[in-house]
Amino acid sequence: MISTKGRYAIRLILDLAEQNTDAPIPLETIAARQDISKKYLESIVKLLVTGKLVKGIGGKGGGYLLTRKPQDYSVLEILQLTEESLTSVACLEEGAELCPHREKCRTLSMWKGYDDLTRDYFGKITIQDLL
Amino acid sequence: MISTKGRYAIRLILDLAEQNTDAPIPLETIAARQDISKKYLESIVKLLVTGKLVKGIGGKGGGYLLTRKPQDYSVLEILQLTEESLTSVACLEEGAELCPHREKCRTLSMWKGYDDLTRDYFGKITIQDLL
DNA sequence: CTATTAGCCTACTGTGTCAATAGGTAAATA
DNA sequence: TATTTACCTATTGACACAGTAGGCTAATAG
Repeated sequence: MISTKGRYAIRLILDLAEQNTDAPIPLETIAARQDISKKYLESIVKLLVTGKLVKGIGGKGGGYLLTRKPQDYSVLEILQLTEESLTSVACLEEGAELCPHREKCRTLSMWKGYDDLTRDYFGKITIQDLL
Repeated sequence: MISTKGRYAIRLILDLAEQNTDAPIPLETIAARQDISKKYLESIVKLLVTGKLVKGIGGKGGGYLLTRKPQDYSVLEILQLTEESLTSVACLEEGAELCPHREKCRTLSMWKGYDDLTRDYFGKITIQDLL
């Protein structure tokens, strides 16, 4: 299940893309427009800054800017930054301890196939597609 | 993320299908073979009995039986019984309150498409396919 | 009929994430 | 220099997951 973190992150980037301006947009403005608590949005935009998907500019007249063009953002990478995990089962997570049944597991390839499908689906959708 | 509940349920049905016998199989046997706590498995098999995917037979010599042939179980229906939700976002859940932005939501069709993809993927995989 | 076996039911515990709130600090610009 | 804005830390309540514990009920073998 995609959390509000992931969904709000997409809406935040979509909002920036919609404005289509070179001037930084304050978080307060985005929060009001998207009807999301500014405080909560702060914790989300922080992840996006760390991942270099947006740039934060401090001081008066500051705010946030996209670092790329809308068509260069895939939904997948936004979700990968904000969601705890996009894998379907624990044993396929990065750094997971090797499952003792992995050799004879009859379902592993099914989960792998699903994860591939997921990455493929969200990897092909860009912010531009959603505008 | 698919929980252990869903995964254990699939393994339980797979185990029954593998034995390919008319005699009921005690939960204790399955739990030992699959290396899952019997107590925990009890809570899972209960869901499967309620959903009529397996039949429980009490008393000495009792145990569990499949109610259909392996090719007549889709992985999807097992997961639907055991997972809290298979939808990707809260606003698409059954009985969810209508989202105020639903008219102008730019991402709703993306989530719908993903949910369709998920149902299609797991709906086409049967227990027979995993044997 | 009785003892055994196995299913069935209720309650509880610890852990972790989600979702959100609160208050404060640091830095950049007008 | 004052203001605006980004940025940081901590805390809260709710909820599902994962599993444990103990006892009850019902069916069958002997």
